[in-house]
Amino acid sequence: MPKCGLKFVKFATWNVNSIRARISNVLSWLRAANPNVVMLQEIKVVDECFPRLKIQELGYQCIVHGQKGYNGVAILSNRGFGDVLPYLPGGKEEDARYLEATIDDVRVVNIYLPNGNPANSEKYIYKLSWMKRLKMRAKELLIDEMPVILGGDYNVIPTDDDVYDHNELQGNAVIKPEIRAAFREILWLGYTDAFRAKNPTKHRYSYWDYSGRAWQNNRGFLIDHLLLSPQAADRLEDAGIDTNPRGQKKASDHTPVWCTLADRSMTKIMP
DNA sequence: ATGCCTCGACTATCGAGA
Repeated sequence: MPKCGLKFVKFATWNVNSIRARISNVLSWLRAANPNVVMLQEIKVVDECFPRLKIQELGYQCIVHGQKGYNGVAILSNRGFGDVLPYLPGGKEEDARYLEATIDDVRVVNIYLPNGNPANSEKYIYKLSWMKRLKMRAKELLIDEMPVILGGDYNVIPTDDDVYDHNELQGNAVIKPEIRAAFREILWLGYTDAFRAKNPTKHRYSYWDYSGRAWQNNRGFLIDHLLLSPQAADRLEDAGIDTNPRGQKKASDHTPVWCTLADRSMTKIMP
């Protein structure tokens, strides 16, 4: 691995909506975008059936926390892994929605936050309690002042500027004030939304429904986020949304959100 | 109003997604 001479490390999050249905899309995007670390959600497959070999051929190692049929998360890295934690602490694990590992000196947290619809159901209660647990973990991760990147499909539209028409989604669990407040509670711990820090333009989306020609009409939401701890935010170089995969054949309904952080070697330079 | 598509589990429909 060429660790010397690499100025920036590129991180991305992508809900692929089945890794088996999406493998060719994922491989071509890895070749085109050349990320170093990728957080995948909704792989919808057990660990044993994750297509590791095809991904390894492109130089990535994989860690997988899968589940049959639904959910499931994985992290790809061309810089190795350490200290893998496959469960969100602080409660009973009901689905495969969480995977944490150290890559270089960065703690990478991959989440697939419960959708929570319909609101005022058990699923909604589950979403709220999951967010409370995530906040506790996010706070805990700040203690040792290591760079942390908390990425994934949050199923939260942070503001009315992050959706094509907030009125159409009134009452939806991705937009409810209580859910937005729970998301902000994590931000207020000291996390920075990487995309928002670098892109003031409103109405930029990471998800477009399959139905109703939502992609063609740009009726989308921004629900995939990369949150950076202060030590990670110090190293933020750029961030964006790569909309190309959403326009491909057999696309996922989500598209990758990415950011680049200064490599560890750059921060070692003393004045 | 939720399902205008898509997926996986199954083999004919159906739950889930957001």
